[in-house]
Amino acid sequence: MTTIDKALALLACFTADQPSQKLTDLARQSGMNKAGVFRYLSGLVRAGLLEQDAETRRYRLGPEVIRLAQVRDSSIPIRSWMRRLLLQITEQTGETCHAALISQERLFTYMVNDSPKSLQVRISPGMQLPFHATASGQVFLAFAADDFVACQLTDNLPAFTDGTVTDPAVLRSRLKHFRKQGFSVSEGGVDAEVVSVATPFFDASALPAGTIAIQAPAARMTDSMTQSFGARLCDIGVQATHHYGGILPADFPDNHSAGVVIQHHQTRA
Amino acid sequence: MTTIDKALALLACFTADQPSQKLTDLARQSGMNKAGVFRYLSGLVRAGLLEQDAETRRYRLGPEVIRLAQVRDSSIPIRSWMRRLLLQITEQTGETCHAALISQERLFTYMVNDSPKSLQVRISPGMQLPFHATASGQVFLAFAADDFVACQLTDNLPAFTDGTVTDPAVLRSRLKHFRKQGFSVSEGGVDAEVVSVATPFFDASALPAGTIAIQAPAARMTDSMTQSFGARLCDIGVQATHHYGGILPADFPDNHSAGVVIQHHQTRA
DNA sequence: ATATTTGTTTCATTATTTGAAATCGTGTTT
DNA sequence: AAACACGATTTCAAATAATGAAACAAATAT
Repeated sequence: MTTIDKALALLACFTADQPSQKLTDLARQSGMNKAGVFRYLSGLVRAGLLEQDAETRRYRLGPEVIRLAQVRDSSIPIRSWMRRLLLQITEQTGETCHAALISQERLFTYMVNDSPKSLQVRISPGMQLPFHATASGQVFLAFAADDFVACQLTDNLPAFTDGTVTDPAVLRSRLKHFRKQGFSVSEGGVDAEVVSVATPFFDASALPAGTIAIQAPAARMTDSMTQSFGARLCDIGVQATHHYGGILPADFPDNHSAGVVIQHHQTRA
Repeated sequence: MTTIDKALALLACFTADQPSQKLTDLARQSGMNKAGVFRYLSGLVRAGLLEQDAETRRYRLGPEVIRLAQVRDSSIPIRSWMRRLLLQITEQTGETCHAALISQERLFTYMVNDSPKSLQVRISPGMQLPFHATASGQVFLAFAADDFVACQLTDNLPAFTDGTVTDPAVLRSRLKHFRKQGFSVSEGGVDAEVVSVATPFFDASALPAGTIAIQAPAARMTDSMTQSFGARLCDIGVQATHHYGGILPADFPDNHSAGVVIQHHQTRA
């Protein structure tokens, strides 16, 4: 492990749940020497990736991460088309939806579009989504590489509610089903009384790059609605894949948007 | 210079103008050995801060910078209130406006709100703003620390148009004026036929953290309009400073928003 | 006032970085 | 088809920076 790896590993400690951290905690979390962590943090501060609160001495992410995100978005402008797709979903369904992206083997919410309804599901951007307990995470795994799935579906998965499925065998059989239908449905995985429907979008290797999901109160959802939402999401996922410059896996169900697909066959012929 | 500094220095090479880079170019730009740059880049890729295009082998910023930006925004949510302020400006003035932030001694556009008018000034987020040639940069310098100004106002400043002021002495006298009135006005500094008005907002040390600016075609601007825009911007800058958790420098003109200031005196008494 | 925790610095030892040159891989020219 | 050119990787002994226990300083709790 190089010095750079050790220094940058500290960045992964900053999450939506823990946006600012003390030196001592970072040293403990990372299992590294306090003096070394201090030197690494100093370097990250010099680069602007972190900044240190003058009075509390706590570290938090710095302004340079904002600049970098802007630059990334100027070359790979996910933000603009994703916003459009999410608006479209909420318009069609009336429910809260969000997009999540994968980074460093972690799935995190990237953008949220709230339902106009008064009873709505609240999500905030930047949160990490557990693979086993969310519709997004599950549909991601359904299309992910086998070894990645193996790393995620370990024994001793945490349960967030009584309804959280933690048995790897049960989860694997669900993934198979989700892959076949192109979207996942999950009820009460993290929050009870919440139903989620999710579909992935893909990168240039036909591996999932992120997910798009709808979340609604269980009270107003029916089976036929989840199926209809899923079909719509698949359409959106296909569009997102194209915008992203990715390709669909061969077995991704395309029957939802027959018109579009026919057009593609024609242009290819 | 530590290994970490050298590795992270490479991140600064990624700008809105050059969002993706070749190894060789990065080695030349940074003045470092090609082998070392390769090792640094590999580390940055492992951390997800960069990713390498599979076919062109070029490096670009990775998904982790997006996650980090989300996390930063979840603890210091500039995005939401800045959007509201910019919408307010365009509503009041009908012109394009933007916010810029400082990072690593560079000022970059953070958020843009386009004018609804058909003839509008176009700016894109993530661009670096030269200090000497933009209204934002100038008003930033007007309130910045002396040694910072000294570093920026060197001889041989580049001219972008015939109207770009490059004489440090002339610029310094303008900064003095801008500081007194709380906002800057610049015409044709980067693009001819464009008038900009800008004001800073401040951090907890009363140093400028960024700027808010209006940009309009010179054709439809008058002196009284720029003055009125400047006064409005100062109000907005004061609000931004409060949202940011910063404090105003003692000499920041507060006559524009007398009501608000009186209220503050009352609450403090 | 004293103890305790947390952040920062020191310094001899040790492991990592370093960079010139060789190699690999790909695309282009003769 | 062979030679060439170009940029990306890998190698390896020499050089240098990282390491971490312990000391220190500063702030906080008792």
